[in-house]
Amino acid sequence: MSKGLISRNDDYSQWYNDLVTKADLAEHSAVRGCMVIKPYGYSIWEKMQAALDKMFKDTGHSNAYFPLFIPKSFFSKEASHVEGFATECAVVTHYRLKNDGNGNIIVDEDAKLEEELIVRPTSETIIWNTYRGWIQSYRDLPILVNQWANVVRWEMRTRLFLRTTEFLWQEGHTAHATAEEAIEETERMLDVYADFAENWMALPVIKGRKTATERFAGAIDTYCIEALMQDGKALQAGTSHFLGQNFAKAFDVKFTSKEGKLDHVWATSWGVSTRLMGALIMAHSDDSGLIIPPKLAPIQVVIVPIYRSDEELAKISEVVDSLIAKFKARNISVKYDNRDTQRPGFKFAEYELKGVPVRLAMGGRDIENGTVEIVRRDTKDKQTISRENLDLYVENLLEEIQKNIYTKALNFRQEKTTEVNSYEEFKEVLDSKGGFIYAHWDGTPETEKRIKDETKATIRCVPLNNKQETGNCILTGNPSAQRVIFARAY
RNA sequence: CGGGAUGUAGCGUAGCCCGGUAUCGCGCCUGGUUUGGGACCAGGAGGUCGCAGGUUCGAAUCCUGCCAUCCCGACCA
Repeated sequence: MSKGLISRNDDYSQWYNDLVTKADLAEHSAVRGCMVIKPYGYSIWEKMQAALDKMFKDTGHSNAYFPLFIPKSFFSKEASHVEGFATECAVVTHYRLKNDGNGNIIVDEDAKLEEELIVRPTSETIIWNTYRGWIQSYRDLPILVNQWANVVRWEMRTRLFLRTTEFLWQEGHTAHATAEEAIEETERMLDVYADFAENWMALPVIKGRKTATERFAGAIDTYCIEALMQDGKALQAGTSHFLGQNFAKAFDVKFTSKEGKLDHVWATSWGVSTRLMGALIMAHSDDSGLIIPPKLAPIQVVIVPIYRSDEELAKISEVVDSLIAKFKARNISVKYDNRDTQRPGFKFAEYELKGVPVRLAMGGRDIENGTVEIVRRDTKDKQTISRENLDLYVENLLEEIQKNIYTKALNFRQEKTTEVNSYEEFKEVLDSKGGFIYAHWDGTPETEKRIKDETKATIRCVPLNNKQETGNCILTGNPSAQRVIFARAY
């Protein structure tokens, strides 16, 4: 492993790729477009999962699991759904291999499946086919189910965490008796995502609705949270869909209401994926490495001993052991790195690369003086402080770091948010500054497409509770009732 | 799938034009000295030169085909 990272300013894209691999989060696998999530990276994902899972359960949802394979015919039942996913499906056509006699393993053509199976790109179809059997009466509703799973989308170009062929995610699929209730659920889960992004990932997001063109295949309405990365590009961090009765109709899922009326069920689906890892990395990290918000850091505090002899190490370890006990009592995850195979400077650099929020260093001087050197990763501030009440101090510091990372990201987003009133200005800002651009749009897909073709900027969302303000579309000059957010996006 | 590039030790590379079995750095192993910001010295191990053919006395090098990866497009609920 070579030292250091390329600077974000020199090559943001390479900085990101190097960071992911050097910080031991993930690496490319032998399979095109698929990554290996390494233990350190996976432990961050596990922290995300745990927090989200609790939030889902607190809002009344239960986990279940549906098959990886979906019969091809299921896909064609919802017209826009199949259209949206058809071009990126992995298809299982055979179920057996054989030896061709020359020592080569080949597909056994005799073992062709009667009906091909699609490796799920998302599970609406298999789930709604299942729900048909679960729902007869309004008494069976709502169904509030979440699934943690892997999905496969055969994308042409992939990037670690941001877009991989196979990725991990959760997908919630709920069934309701009324449209109002389903919309309420859609919005509730969007709020959960926004809450998670802001309070756990320290990532400020904008809640909004997608335009018709950007909508999920099969949805009536797609809500999203949009975040801004340090290179000025937007990243969709989560989506929540109001599916109306589309899937209920496609899979013939009906229920009898209290009034004895037969009606199709109303649906939602919502998901976040390992893409959040990409968002986390890109939003906060710097040229020295990752900056992980304390709430998601697998290791919150690392302690590095500095010693000249075994006797000195023994003395330091004794003090450290009592510190560790105090940290653990406060639920602070702490690692004591007493490896004698690496020198302190190496360890400092390594934990900076890995984004550990707080680093303590303790040497002979500290033992004598009752002090410790403490460095926070977000600002790199270094000071020597008393060990008196260190656990409390660190607990408060972790909270402060969490807040500071959020504030920094929020300030960045504000700096990178611009209102423009002409197409010229729009293009100028897009190229010079990037970020979120609030502009008037005439509401037509044609205008949206032309802007996208000409500038690569897309409408990220129409913000919820958007300020209503009459104006003229930056491209066509046609009247507009509100500004929407444009950005170049991942 | 179009345009461009690249495949040499775990990683990054030199050599290729002008054929003679491979260079350097990091990492790894051993010993010693070190340890408050990525240590130093000495010794050592590690290579189907992407794969398959061809030309040749001889191929990392030349030729043909294939495969893979990266960048730019197209694609991306």
